[in-house]
Amino acid sequence: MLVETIGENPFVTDEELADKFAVSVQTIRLDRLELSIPELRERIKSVAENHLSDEIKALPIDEIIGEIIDIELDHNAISIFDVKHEHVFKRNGIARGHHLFAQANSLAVAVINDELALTAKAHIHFTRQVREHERVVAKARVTDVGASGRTLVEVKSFVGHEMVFKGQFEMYRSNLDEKDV
Amino acid sequence: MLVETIGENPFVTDEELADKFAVSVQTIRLDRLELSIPELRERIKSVAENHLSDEIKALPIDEIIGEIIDIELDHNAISIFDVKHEHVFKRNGIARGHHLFAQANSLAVAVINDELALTAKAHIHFTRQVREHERVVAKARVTDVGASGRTLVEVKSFVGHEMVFKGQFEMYRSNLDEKDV
DNA sequence: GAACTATTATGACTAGGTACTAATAGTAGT
DNA sequence: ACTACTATTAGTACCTAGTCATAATAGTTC
Repeated sequence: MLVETIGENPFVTDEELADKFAVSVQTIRLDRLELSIPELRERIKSVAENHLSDEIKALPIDEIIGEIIDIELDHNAISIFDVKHEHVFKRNGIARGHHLFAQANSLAVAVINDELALTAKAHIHFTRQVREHERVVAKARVTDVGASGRTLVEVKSFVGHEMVFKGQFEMYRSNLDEKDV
Repeated sequence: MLVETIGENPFVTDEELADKFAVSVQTIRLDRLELSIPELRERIKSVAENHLSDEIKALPIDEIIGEIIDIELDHNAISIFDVKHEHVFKRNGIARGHHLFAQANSLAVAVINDELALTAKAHIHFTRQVREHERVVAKARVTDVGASGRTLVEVKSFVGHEMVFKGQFEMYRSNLDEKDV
């Protein structure tokens, strides 16, 4: 009951809990100790800390969105991305497009064997909605390593066997033509 | 300096501030009083409270990357996005494409006068690199409200007078054809 | 030299605790 | 009935990060 009550409202003090359960404050404290529930201030602090990291969650700091599980430079790469609560529209639980794009785009950047690859153009297509808790597997394939400093990458993303996203990425690569980067 | 420092890190104590500015703790307290800056615990609490009310203020405005400064539903919209350290490649300070895409994409979603708009397809073009500390102004224009449940939105993003991004977005809208959403 | 401000110090008090010790009540095992 | 054990309660000392009020000191301005 303590875990549940504090879970619902982390801002409740021991005194209020003692009142609610008609026991002494000391009992609440001993029970919190036993259940490893931190004190009010620590609870509030950790809520606040999670909040501050939200802005980072909006689009992560990592260079790559999703986790790369296989890569062969200049040929192909695969990454997985688990759609969580913070990635979806709150009203309907559908993943926001830019997260799928971010996964595909960062995979396209990663697959290119270059210190510095940048996206020049992209044609993308969201073929099916993705929902919270689904796992998106993105597969990137380099289709053309042009001599002009452009490389074409095709990315297809799947949930299970269903394609949810398809994109053609035209990438700059720096070591061939510095000026274009 | 106090306002700025605490703005950057609300978790800092008076003692740490006193250390930082080489003054006494009392001076920090008097200055906080004068500036109406609440004490550490109140600051943390209000951060945590905002966090918890997140789901309540799940209005579309929150789902947008960048800040909307003008909007006329079904016609046009403008948002600004300040490129910060966490948005750029560490090696060269160039903004990662998916942030520009996210700004444009969420603006395209916002400009549509519909409870639920989703991106179906997009053709995008990164026309110039964007660097840290630059301010990107995205301008969305609805070019065609199709009867088929599709709406076309053109987004152009600028840093100063220079276009840095251009995209054509084909959007679904739910209230016309629920099945397609 | 008086007036004023900024800074610092000091003491009393607060909320919401931790950590420890101790007393009491009730239950279970033998 | 006696012992062992647990749950609950109480009380004390202490902690952090403050508030509030008062007072002393130092430096500047009129």
